[in-house]
Amino acid sequence: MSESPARPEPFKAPVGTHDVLPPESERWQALIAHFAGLVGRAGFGLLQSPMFEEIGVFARVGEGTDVVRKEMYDFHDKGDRHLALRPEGTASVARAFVQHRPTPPWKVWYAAPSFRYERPQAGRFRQHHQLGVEALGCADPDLDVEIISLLWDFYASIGLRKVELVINSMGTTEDRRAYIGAIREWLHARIDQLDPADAEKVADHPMRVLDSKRPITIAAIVDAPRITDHLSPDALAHFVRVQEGLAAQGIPFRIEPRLVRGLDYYTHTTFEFISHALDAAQSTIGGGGRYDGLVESLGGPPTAGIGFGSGIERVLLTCDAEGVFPAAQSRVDVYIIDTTGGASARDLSVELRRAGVSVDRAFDGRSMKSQMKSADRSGAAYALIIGSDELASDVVTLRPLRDHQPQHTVGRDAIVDTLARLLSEPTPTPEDLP
RNA sequence: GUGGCUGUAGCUCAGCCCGGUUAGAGCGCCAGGUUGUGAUCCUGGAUGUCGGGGGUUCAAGUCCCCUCAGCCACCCCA
Repeated sequence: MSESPARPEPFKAPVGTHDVLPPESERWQALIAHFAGLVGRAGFGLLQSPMFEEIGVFARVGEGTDVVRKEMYDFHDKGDRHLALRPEGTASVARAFVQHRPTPPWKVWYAAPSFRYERPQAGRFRQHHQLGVEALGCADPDLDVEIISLLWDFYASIGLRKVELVINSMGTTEDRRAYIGAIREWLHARIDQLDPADAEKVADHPMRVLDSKRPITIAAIVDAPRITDHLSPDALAHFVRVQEGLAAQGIPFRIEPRLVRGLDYYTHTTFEFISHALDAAQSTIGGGGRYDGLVESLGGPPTAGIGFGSGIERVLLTCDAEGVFPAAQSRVDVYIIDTTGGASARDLSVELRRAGVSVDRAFDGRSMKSQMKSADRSGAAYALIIGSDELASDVVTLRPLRDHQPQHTVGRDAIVDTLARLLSEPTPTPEDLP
C-alpha cells in the first residue's frame, strides 16, 4: 500500500513538431552554415523576419491554395489581432520589402521554421524548416538561372546525386489568366472522364487538376493544352533564355508543362527539385519560381521577384537515403580529470577556454576510471590529469588519447601555452611533445 | 479532415494469439575487478504508472471499449 503521489503526465513536443538533439543538430548547423556560405558568395544577405504575420500577408497571396485555405496555423492574440504562423517563406520576405523598400535588386536568404496545420507523415510536419533565397526587383531571366543554379549547386555540394530538376513556365499574369480560362473550358468538356475528386476542382482551380496523381485523371488529360504552348512572345523568350542559361551551366533539367506549384502567385519560371532517393509521396525537396505580381498584391509597387525554398528535414532525409552528409560528432580538444576536489578543473578549464582551447571536464568528484571514460567519450585528443601527486608538485599530466604516445608531466604554469601550441599543429609529432 | 498499422526500461525489441507466482533480453548507463588511467574483457547494479482511462474476470502487459500519441497512406506540400 505505497501511497506515491500521482505523477503528472510528462509533456511531449506538440503534434507534428520535433526536437533536434546532438549529434543530429550538428548536421543542421553544418547544413545551414554551408548554405549561408554558398548564397553569401552570390551576394545574398540574411533576412530575419518574424515567424508570424498578420494573416492577410499570407491570405492575400494564396487564396486558392490548400496551404492557405486549410493548413494555416492561425490564432488571435490578446489584442485580438488575427495572426498566422508563417506557412512559407516568400510572403514574409515580400512584406518586408514593401515595408522597408530596400534598393533593388534585393537579395536575401533565410533559414527559418514554417508551419502548416496538417497531419504529420513521412517528411511532413506541422513545423518544418526551410532554407531559401528571394531576389526582388529584377526581371532578368539570367537571375532565374542564378537562383536555380544555386540550389542545384547546394544539393550537389552536400553530395546528393539522385536529384532531378523539373522546370516550367507559367507565362505572364495575362498568359496565366488566359490559359486558366482555356484549360477550364477544355476540362469542363471532359469532366465525366476525370476522377470525381479532380472534377470538383475544375471550376475553381483547373490548373490543380493537371498535377493530379490519379490514374483516371492522368489518362484523361494527356492531350490537354499545355501552358508552354500558350506563352506570349515575351514569356517564351524569357523561358528560352532560362533554358539556355541552365544548359550553359551544365545543369540537366526536364520541362514539365504540368508542373503547377502550390501557391497562386507564380509567373514565368517555376521549378522543383525531386529526389529519386525518396519515395514518391514526399519527394520534392525544394522548389520555387518567379512571382512578379506578389509585391504589388501586398501594397507595394510593381516588382519582379524570384526565389526558392527547400525543406531542411527533407534534404537531410535525402542525405540519409543517399548515405551522404553524415552527422559529425562534436568533440572537445581537451578533457580535464581532477581527483583532488575539482578546484583545479574549475580554474584550468576557464583558463584554457580563454586561450581558445575547447575543454570539457567531469563534475561531481567521480572516480578516475569514470572520468577517463568520460574523457574518451568526449572525443578529446588529450586528457589533463590532476591527482594528488600533480597537485603537490604543481604539474599536470598530459595524456594523449587518440594515439599511443606516452603521457608526460607539464608544469602547471606552462600547460596553457603547451596545449595551445600542440593543438595548432595539424598533426602532432613526437618533437612537438614536451 | 479520412483510413491503416503500432504504443512494454534511456534506445531497439521479446512476452500478447492460448489471461495465472517478484515483467525479460541486447545496447546504453552506474559500480567493482591490487584504494591514480579510457576505448577490449569479466562480474554486479539501478531504471518500467507494460501510452492513459474505463470494462470483463478470482486474476489483465495479455481480452473488450474509449482516448491520446507515433508511424504510414490519401489530400496537399518542403
